[in-house]
This record gives sequence, C-alpha cells and structure tokens, in this order.
Amino acid sequence: MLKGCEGSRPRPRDRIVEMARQLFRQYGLRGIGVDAIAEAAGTNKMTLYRHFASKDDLIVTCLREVETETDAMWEGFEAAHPNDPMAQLHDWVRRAAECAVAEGRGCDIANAAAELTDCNHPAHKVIEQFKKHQHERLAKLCHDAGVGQAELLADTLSLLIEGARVNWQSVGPDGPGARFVGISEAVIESFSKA
Amino acid sequence: MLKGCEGSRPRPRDRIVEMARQLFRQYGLRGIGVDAIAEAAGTNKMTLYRHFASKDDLIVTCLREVETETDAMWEGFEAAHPNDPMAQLHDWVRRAAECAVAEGRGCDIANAAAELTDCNHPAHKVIEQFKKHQHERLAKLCHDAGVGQAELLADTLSLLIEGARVNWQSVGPDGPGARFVGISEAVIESFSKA
DNA sequence: AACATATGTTACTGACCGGTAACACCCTGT
DNA sequence: ACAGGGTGTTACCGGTCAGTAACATATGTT
Repeated sequence: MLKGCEGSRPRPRDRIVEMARQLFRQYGLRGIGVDAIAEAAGTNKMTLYRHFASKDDLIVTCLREVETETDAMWEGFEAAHPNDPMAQLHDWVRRAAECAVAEGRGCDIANAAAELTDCNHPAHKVIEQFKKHQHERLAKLCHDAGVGQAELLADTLSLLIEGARVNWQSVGPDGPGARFVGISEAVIESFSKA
Repeated sequence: MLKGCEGSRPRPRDRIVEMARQLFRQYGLRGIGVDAIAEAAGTNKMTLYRHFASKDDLIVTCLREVETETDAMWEGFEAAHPNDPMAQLHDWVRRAAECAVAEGRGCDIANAAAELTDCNHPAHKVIEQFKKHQHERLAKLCHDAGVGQAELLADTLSLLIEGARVNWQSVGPDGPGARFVGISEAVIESFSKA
C-alpha cells in the first residue's frame, strides 16, 4: 500500500539501479562487481538477480536510464525558451559542458562503448540509438535556429562535445575540453554569420 | 649474433608488445589476459613476466609505443611539406581521420583513459603527457600557418578529432565521426578567412 | 489465520586471472 | 667442452567474479 509513498525508502530495484549507475561511472563496467553493487544498494546479490537477468541486463537498464534523463533535459530547453531555438542551442552548450565535467568521468554512454568491445553486446543497440537520437535533435535545433549549413554545424557540435568529454577524462581541466563552451559559441557565431 | 638480423623471427619481447597492442585494442585492457597475450605471441606467460614486471608495466610499454609511432607520423608531415605548415595541417587532418577509423576502435590512448578508472595508475602519466604534447604540436602548427586565433583553432581541432574517434566507436560510419575531414577543413577555412 | 510475494542470508560452483616456483631445454660465445 | 643467459613447460597459489540453490524471514492481502 505504501509502495509509491513519498519519503519511504525506495524499493531495492531502484536503489540497485541508482547505485549501479554511480559505481559503473566511478569504477567502469568491468571494474565493479554485482556483489559490491548490491551491498552498496543496501541489499544483496540474490535480490539483484531477481530483478535483473544478468549483469549485462543491469548495464542495459542503467544506460536506458541515462537516455530518459537526457530526454528530460532536452524538454527543459524547449520549456525554458519556447520558440527560441538559438537560445535553446546556447542552453544545450552550457548544460552539455556541465554534464561532461560531472564527476570527471565523461559520458557514461561513450565510456560504455569504449569498454564493451564485443559489438554483439546488447548495450550496443542502446548506445547507437542514443547517439543517433542525440544528433538528430541537435540537427533539428540548428536547422530551426536558421543557421546556414545546419547539418554541418550539428556534426561539428556533436564531435566537439564528444571530444570535450573524452579529453577532460584524459587531461582534466587544463586541456581544450575545459574550453568547450567558448569553442562552441565561437563556432555557432561563425556559422550564424555565414 | 643474429639478434638484429632482418628476416629472422623477432624476439619474444617484441612479439609480446606487438600482440599485446593488437589484443588490447581489440578486447580492451581488462578484456584480455596475460596468458592469452603470451600464447598469441607464440610464447608463454613466464617469458612475458621476465620482460615485464606486471601487466600494468606491459600496458605502459604499449602506450609508450603508440607515442613513438605518433612522433614518427608528425615528423612525416614536416618532411612531406617543409616550410608549408598549412599543407602539414591538412595532412594531419587526413592522417588523423585514417587512424581514428583504424580497426574501428578509436584512439588507444583515449580508450585506456576510459578503462583505467584509477587516477593513480602509472599509465595515466603517459596518457596526460601524450595528449598535452599532441595539443602543443597542433597549436604550433596552427600558429605557424598564420591563421587568426591559432590557439582557438588548435583547441577546436583537438576536440574534433577526439570526438570523431569516440563517435566512430559508438555509431560507426553513419555518424558525424565519419565526416571529420570535411568538418575540419570547413573549420580551418573559416579560421583562415577571419 | 492463511496465503502469496518480495526480500534477506549463507553457502556454494566453476571459471578466469595475475603472478610465482621449479626445472628442463637450447643456443651462443669462449 | 663448458658455462650462462634466454627460453619453454608445468604446476600451483590466492583472489575475484558471475551466477545459483536452499532456506529463512518479513510484509501485505484476503
């Protein structure tokens, strides 16, 4: 009866996913074991395996959750600046930069792609779909903002944000990844003039 | 006496490093074991441990070798277009794109950074040094080429190539990573006009 | 009270992996 | 012929990890 009640402790499944996301991010997918995840979530391995068929299944679930959070972020841009795609684009730049720096470990999705070397891993479909969706939204925004060569700008910004994330991970705050916002705004401006 | 003789089989140490680089790239640093590496190199684990203090030591050696090959590539640009930094820059774009696509697994150095979540890992020094050195060379080239805002262009190109590598790994030939050459040349041109 | 469902506990298996020990082998230079 | 260094072979240790079995406990529903 109190299953969804506010203030009560979340159910094991949700606690597992939350902790798994944090620990996967911190230690890598192969760097943390299911036992440690379950313990950190205040439960145990058996309960974990009652909710997830395998560790890979848990990984896929975590990546899907990243996806839905990203969806929510995009809806936020539209809500904050309705009918002002250029302002939405600048919002995206700022928020993307914040996410890239978060906990110094770059993009969960890209990290997963780097770690899951087997192309047949079920997570690969999620990764590919996420990246394509992300790029489509960005392209639509660039187009709506009325810049010349919207597709080219979207490609450029896609690579810049991906590069910023991975660069930050390698060299930290002294590298070009830390200057992503300035770089992106310069690029957007140069496309707007053209 | 025949130690360095052409045509003879390379020594175990060299075979190990060569195979290790290939297998690390293919399966990830944590995805392949020292036993498998030794066997693939036509030798055994004991001999491997006579040449390398640990698996981490082997990893560092492999990353250093990537570094020296990259150094050679840069010397090639200078040799091919002496006193023509702009031509060298375009050569860099082309060659960097080729490397990014090689075997579809992006940049060994960036992948290592993604997988080695422990910041105290000895390989992290190599990674950081490599990226900084890479960026310095690019900045010098941009400056010598006489473009306006050389630093900004170098930052932009750094992020673009890193982004292209990781994007290719996630979405393959359909994504913006595959259009890196066109994107970069458009950026260079827009900086040259400014 | 009785039942069903979700969860906790403990113990276990089988596999893999990093690293080491001991010993035999082969080639080379003297 | 001899010695010594590099190499091959086998076996082993200790640890970790994904996944499962069996049983006990709690909680909510009827």
